[in-house]
This record gives sequence, structure tokens and C-alpha cells, in this order.
Amino acid sequence: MNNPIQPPVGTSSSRIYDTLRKDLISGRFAAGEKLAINTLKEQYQVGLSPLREALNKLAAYGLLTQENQRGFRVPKLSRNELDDIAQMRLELEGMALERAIAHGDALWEADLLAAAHRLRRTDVTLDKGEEWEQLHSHFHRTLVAPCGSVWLLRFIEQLHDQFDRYRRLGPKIPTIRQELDDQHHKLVELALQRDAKAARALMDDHIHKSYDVALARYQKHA
Amino acid sequence: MNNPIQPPVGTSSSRIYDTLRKDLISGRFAAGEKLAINTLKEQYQVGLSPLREALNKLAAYGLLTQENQRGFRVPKLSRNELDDIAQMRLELEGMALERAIAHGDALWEADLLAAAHRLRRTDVTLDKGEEWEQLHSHFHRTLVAPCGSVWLLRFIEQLHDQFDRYRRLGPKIPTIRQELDDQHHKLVELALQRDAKAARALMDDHIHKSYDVALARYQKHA
DNA sequence: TTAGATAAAATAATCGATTTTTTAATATAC
DNA sequence: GTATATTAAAAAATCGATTATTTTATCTAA
Repeated sequence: MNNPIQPPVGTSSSRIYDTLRKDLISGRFAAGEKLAINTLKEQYQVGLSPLREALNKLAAYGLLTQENQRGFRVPKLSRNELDDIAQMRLELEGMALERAIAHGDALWEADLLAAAHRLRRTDVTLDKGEEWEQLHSHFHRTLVAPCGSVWLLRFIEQLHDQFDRYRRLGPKIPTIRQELDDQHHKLVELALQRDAKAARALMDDHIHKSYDVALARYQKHA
Repeated sequence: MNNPIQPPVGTSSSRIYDTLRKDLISGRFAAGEKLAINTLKEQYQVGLSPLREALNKLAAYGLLTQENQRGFRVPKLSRNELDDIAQMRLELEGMALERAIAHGDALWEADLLAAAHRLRRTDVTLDKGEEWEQLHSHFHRTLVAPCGSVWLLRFIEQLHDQFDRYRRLGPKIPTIRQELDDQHHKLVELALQRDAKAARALMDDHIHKSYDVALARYQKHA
């Protein structure tokens, strides 16, 4: 019944990019680790050219560092950088949320409700970790989507990816998930009420709490 | 006397990246233009692999767009995007300037004075256009350098590159250069006086004036 | 020993050619 | 004529092999 032969979608280069991006964010590689290109080639079963193109993009994006003639490394983590990222999230996501609340339409409201609902209904345990992460990212993207600035959204996305390198350090044990998830729903409520001020305050708190989680994991990790 | 044979610095890939970045910002390629890789290969005298790696990085950075199986294009320009970029510059550079004024030390003050002086002393006409651009970028980088956030600096740099695609459209005639250059010096003054509020106000005005220049060029261009 | 030179191995970067996909040109049916 | 199919040309993506550079191991002289 189901389409027996699935032709791979996209180019080899774009697929390995997506895969590596996820793996870098989820902590599959150790911070500071040097990437052995030939090993990657085997592990991911891709050719050298598409692999190098993906690595170059990831370096430009900030999920890898590159030094001439000595390949690619996973960027080190630091308390200072975590603070920087969290601070920037506060500024940029706060700004974006206020603007989204000012401009978002009825379709946005519907998307928000849907995204929050799916997020709550997916148990983070039970081997659904990666799915939960997807839904979580999607929720936060949806929240700020109608802010009106392509560049702001781009920067926020980038910061999320960086932040998650800290938040997802170590074993996949649920932390204060419940509390954070409640905040997701409260954020939706306030957004629907168009209460920009309160929403921003809650977003600040949400980022602060996430920061505490990330920091704890970072410190345990080190 | 002078070192007769200069070995090329960096990898072929990193050199072509730098060159293309400059050329994309300076408007050497038309907006929306499709890049013919084989032509580039000849024009810049580089191999296919380093060239593609550079193009991939530029796409991740936002100076090119990439569509699977159909290569690279120079991103289109739009009034909306120009407004977006300028708005983001207002927010981010304002933020960065305030923080820089709070944290910058004596060395920073010296760097600032030097950067502003060199900028004024380089005539934008007389075939020094590219040199002036370099000094101008450097001045603005210096101004916000001690803001304390690596990510903020990174985003600002990216926005500058994007903004300059608009500002540098069309022939290289000096516009209201004098007025803008005066502002550079006033910015230094206010920074040295640690007057964050006034400095930010002036920076806002500076970006607004630059925006007017960029918009005029964009409209003439279209 | 140990700092520095030398050789060998490993890795990164690049090249030239091949394969795949898209685009353009031409033909064929309605 | 217009739409669809077929073929030819062009371009993008990928592969396999080569070259250049760095890293590691080994040697030698103070």
C-alpha cells in the first residue's frame, strides 16, 4: 500500500545539514570535540562533498567552529556564553512577543492554541523526547511568528538552538517540566487577551526559569 | 627587499568567502541574480569545491539564498526588508551602545578616537571608496565592541552587511557624507563623556539618516 | 633528559570527472 | 493554437582520487 520506494527528499547536503544540526543541539557530540570528517562520513553514510558543505553552513550558523587547515570543532560551552544567550533571548523574544501580540490575527490565535495543546499532550518521557523537542520549538516559534521582522525571528531561532545546547546537556530526565509547561498555556492566555505587558513579564520569567534549568545542567556537566 | 613570493594566506575557501562577501555587499551582483557557478569559478580563479563551500557559508549567513537542486541566488531587495533591517539596527545598536558606554575602558576610548580620526582623514572620493568602507565598518564595530555580548555583536555585524546592500546601491557618489561623518565624531564625544542617553539618541538619528540615504538609493534603483 | 630536527602517518583541502536534476528546445497530439 | 510529451543541453550535486598541511612518532645532539 504505502509507497514502497521513498526517494530521499532534498539534496544529500541539505539532509546531512538537518541531521547534524539536530545532533549538535541534542548534545550527541561533546563540547570542544573535534569532528573527524572521515568518521562522520561513515556514520552518516554520506559523501565528503555534501558533508563538508553542511559543516561549512553549520559553522556560519554558529553550531560549529572552523579553523583554517584544522577542520571543524563543536564550540565550547561557557557560563558567560550561557548568560549572554539568555540575556539576548530576554531582549529579543520579549520584543518579538510584544510585536506579535500587536499584529497577530485570528489564524495566529488558532495556531497558538493548537501548538500549546499538542505540546501538553505529548509526554516528554516514554521515548517521545525528540518529538517533544520539536513541538516545543514549534510552540515558541508560533508565539512570536507575527512579530513582523524576518531578522528578529532568525536571530531568535539561532539563540534557541544555542540555548538548547545547554538546556539539553546530560541525561534526558524531565526537570521542572510541569511548571514550564503551565507557563506555555498562560502565555497563550495572555496573548489571546492581548495583554502585551503581562505576556512579556511572563516570558521573562519563563526564560529565567529555563535559564536556571540550563545553568544547573551546565554546572553538573562541568 | 619586500618578500618576493607571498604565499596566499588562509585556505582557498576562506579567501573566496571574504572576496564574495565584499562583492555581494558592494553590489557587484544584481539583486535576484542567479550565480553561475562555472562563471564564478573562472572569474575568481578558484576550484569548484572551495567555491561551493564559500557559497554555502554565505547562504547560511544570509548574503545568498539557496534552493535545493537549483543553486544560489543573490537575495532580492525590498522596502519591507530595508525597514526591518533599519528597525533592528535601531534596537540592537542602541542596546549595544548603551552597554559599551557602561563597560568600555580607556583602551576603548583610544581605539574610538583613532577609528574616528582615520575615518575622517580618508576621503571617500579619489578612488578610496573601498578603504573608506572598511574604516567605516571598523568605526561602528569599535563603537559597540565592549558591549559584553558576543551574540549581539554578531547580529549587528550581520545587519550592517545587509543594510549596506541597500546603502551602496547604484553609483558611488558621496551623499550627505559630511553630516553623517560629523555624527561619528559627536558619537565619540558623547561616548567619552559616558552620556549613554544622548549617545543612543544620536545613534538613532544616525541610523535614521543612513536609512534615508539607503531608501533613496533603493527607490532610484528600482 | 630534553629541545629541536626529521620522518611517517593522519587529516584537511582541493581537484577533475561523473552522476543526477533541471531547464530549454523541439516535437507530437488534441 | 495550446497543451503535453520527448529529447538535448545546461547546470547542480556528488564522487573518488590527489595534493597540501598538520599532527604524531622517532631520532639526534647538546
